[in-house]
Amino acid sequence: MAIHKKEEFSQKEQDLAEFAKAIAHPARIAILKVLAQRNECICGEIVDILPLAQSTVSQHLKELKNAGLIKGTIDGPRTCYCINWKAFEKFNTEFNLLFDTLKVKNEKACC
Amino acid sequence: MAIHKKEEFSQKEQDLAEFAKAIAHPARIAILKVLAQRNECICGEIVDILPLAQSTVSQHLKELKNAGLIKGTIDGPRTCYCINWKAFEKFNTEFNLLFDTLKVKNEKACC
DNA sequence: TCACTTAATCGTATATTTGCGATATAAGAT
DNA sequence: ATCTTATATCGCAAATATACGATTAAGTGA
Repeated sequence: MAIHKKEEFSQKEQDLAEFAKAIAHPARIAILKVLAQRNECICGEIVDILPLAQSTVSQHLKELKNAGLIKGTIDGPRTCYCINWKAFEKFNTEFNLLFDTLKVKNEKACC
Repeated sequence: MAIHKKEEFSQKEQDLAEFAKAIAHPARIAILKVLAQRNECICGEIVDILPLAQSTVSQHLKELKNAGLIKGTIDGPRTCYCINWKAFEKFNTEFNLLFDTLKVKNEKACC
């Protein structure tokens, strides 16, 4: 691969791609669903629900946190996670914007 | 890694993750934008626009095609690509559904 | 037929992701 | 102080993704 070419694209394209990557794994989508459903913060419960080892779940949580989609605060011996609604809303909007942009020239398929 | 764990999640989660992966690279987002903008089918023009080698672009096109997001038809010595609006619309809907699902318990952040 | 053009595929190198067990860390309980 | 519980991190292995040059395949035109 030698060189990373990703930097040569626009910042918006990079950001959207980053976000897409964050949710590009069923485990991470499942985690988001659990967090949204329970509303309250959760921690090791996710490990019980998902078919993955504790260390693997921890890693997925870290990636979601790095993407800014979730927040984690330490609560005694455990960590309490929840969705970062502000960032989430932003990405939701950005995504719809991309979809809308793509749909400007509406459906005049050529082939 | 030994075993793939992705199969253990729901089909919907897998499908959404697949779609997210398809657009999880700035080059592929850029390709979709070009295809939408020109409306008409394009082929090697994408290679001229993107900062990538022909073989790399071809590979990205293949991935988008595998994800069902674009269609490619052979037109003489060249290949004509365009967005598969039907599949695209479906994924757009699915995505908004995911967002809505997550937002059911509205923004009652706990931490 | 023989070049030329266009695009797909192959082979290869490297980077990243995914997954797990083992180990560390840190707070609470005894 | 020590044990227990909950998480994070480390180290490793395997799988995927990214990127490119070289080659192949297939259509066009001379």
